[in-house]
Amino acid sequence: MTDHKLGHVAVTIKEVARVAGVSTATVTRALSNPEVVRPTTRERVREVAASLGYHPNRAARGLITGRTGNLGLLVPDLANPFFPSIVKGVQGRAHEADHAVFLADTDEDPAAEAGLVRKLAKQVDGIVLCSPRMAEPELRTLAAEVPTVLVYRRIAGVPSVTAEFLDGMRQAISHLVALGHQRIAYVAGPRRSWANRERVRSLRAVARKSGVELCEMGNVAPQFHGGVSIADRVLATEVTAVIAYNDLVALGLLHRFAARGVAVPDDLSVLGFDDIPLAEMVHPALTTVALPKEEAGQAGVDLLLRLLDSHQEVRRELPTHLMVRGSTGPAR
Amino acid sequence: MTDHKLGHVAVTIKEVARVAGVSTATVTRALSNPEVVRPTTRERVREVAASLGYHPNRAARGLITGRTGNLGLLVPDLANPFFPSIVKGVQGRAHEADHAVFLADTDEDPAAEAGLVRKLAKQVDGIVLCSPRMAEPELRTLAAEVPTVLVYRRIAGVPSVTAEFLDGMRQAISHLVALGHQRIAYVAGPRRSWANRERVRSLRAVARKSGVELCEMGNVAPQFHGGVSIADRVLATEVTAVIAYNDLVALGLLHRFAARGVAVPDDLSVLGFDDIPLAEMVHPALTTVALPKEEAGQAGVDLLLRLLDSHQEVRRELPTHLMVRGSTGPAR
DNA sequence: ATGATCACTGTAAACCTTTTCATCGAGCGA
DNA sequence: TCGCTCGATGAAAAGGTTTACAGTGATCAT
Repeated sequence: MTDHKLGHVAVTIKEVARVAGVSTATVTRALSNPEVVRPTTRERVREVAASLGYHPNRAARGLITGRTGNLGLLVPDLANPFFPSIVKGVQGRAHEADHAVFLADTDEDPAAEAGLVRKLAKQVDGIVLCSPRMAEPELRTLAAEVPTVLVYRRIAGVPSVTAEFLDGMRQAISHLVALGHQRIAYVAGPRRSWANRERVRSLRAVARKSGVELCEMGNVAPQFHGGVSIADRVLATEVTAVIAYNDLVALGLLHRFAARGVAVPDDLSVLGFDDIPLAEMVHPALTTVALPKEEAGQAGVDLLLRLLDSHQEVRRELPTHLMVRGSTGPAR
Repeated sequence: MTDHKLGHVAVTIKEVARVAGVSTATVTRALSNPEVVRPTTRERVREVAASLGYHPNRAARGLITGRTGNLGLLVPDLANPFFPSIVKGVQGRAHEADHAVFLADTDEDPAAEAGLVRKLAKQVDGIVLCSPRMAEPELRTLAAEVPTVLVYRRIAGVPSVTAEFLDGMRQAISHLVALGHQRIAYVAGPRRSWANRERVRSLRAVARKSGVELCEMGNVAPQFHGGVSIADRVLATEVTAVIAYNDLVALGLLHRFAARGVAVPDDLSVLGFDDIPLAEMVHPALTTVALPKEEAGQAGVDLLLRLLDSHQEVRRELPTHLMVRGSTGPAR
């Protein structure tokens, strides 16, 4: 931007215009609206610009276009290993589209989210929002103020990226049924979480169809300690398999089961959701329903850019895949 | 920024000036240079600004001041659980200072880093750089072009935040020696990594002093699979304890040891570095040297802001702590 | 030959803020 | 009372880009 230590100043459009022997208007056109300028002129300008190392000043451009070239990305908790992959996806696609990404982390505090979004809003063209918990009306208000794409949340009238939970659940249950499991526990995540509601809904539907007996267990924090805290209650039931709200919870279960001397999968099968990197690092490795993460981030950016320049409101639903690993086995 | 769906336009400084009955110059002064305007005027202006919901347009401000109010943050791999905490620290402190954070992830590709930094540089006032691998001269060049603070890397003449590796290593070795270990393996990380070189250096110094026999083992990728891949070679040596380059590598070791039926810590003690969240999620939980992460991020921002407005080049070295968990025990 | 159309390019205004410089009146010492 | 200084404020320029509008010369149909 400014000269830091050396005395070299940024080259402006005027300089390019002077060297190329044209007006600044032609320079800007040659660079961002190439088809309206004569090929020979266009090339000359572009060469001069390149040789001088010219890059338009984003502040000046933003001042007049009203666009910043920046996107916002809000995630509830970067420490939750589910999110870094989403961030990477957003990053990558945004850079391809020559946009930079502002990242904000709400520390799992839905109350802080709206404020943060509004703060971010002033500096970005649009926002990719991962907000499993924020109340629906508030979300809707927000989406009306700032161009927004939801990731892993669906609301009527707001573009969104989600995954095929129902199909994922179907794969999970089929897998367990094939292994002979008939009584299955589900450890629920946060009550207000959209993802949890979705999972419960698909789980019930699938369970009913396949005739397995479902044992739903109280809501826990979507984290490792959530799983740890409910593990003993799971053991007190008569199930042969347990599906956790997500992988972190599943890992918490695994941890506590190991401490209690319960063999997985011999005594009990454990199945997670998300497929975070840790899932295959533990022993036994965790069988889990993989949700697209990087792809979801990319899709979020795609949808946002589309929303920005053609006001299209689209939704996308990405496929899920069951990853069979060591934590599930034949029913006892 | 612009009106999204409703037709409300952003309120400008002119509007505030008109309503408050002063010139725009006075408005800007009242808000960002309060001591030069008469108290009564100042308050009137501030009230009007607040009631109108005025916020200075950052692009316009940036155009004239040359500052963007943004910071850049570059990390090698967000999927490595060491970094999200750093990001959180940077985030938090930056927001307190009313700066937004551009995040970029280099996907562990040191070659891409310089380019990314330069790209980022145009949109930020300064950069917090986590670059364990980039060559020193290149890093120095970069730091001369853009105000930069290094995190977990130290180079003469560039502000940096690091941790007391030597002391951490001392704690680790004392712990192992107290448990009766005399032959200890070290699984090295990437050869070009500054952190690895630092660890080797301190390890050798401490080992010599305490008379333990050191068995250094080849360089592995600083990831889970790195640990997995070298585990068998560790078993082939006659050590009773192994220190891994970082927690991920340690977890890889643990994983493979479990598969081979080697009991940890009974047959072999394992010690990591970093203290990532996973360290206490596995069974047995990992004993590790905890490095400050969130604090490092905060310190990085502090140093950067100081560098920006008073050209002070400072370095800071944060304390480390040994976290004793289940993976270390008495020597066999 | 004339007017219309077209492709291309230039001029100047506009975006919003900060900052320099000038102005004005009040207070003060002489 | 005069001349100065000082505090408070306003007018206007500056920052770099984009874009609406105007202008140019060439081509084409009449």
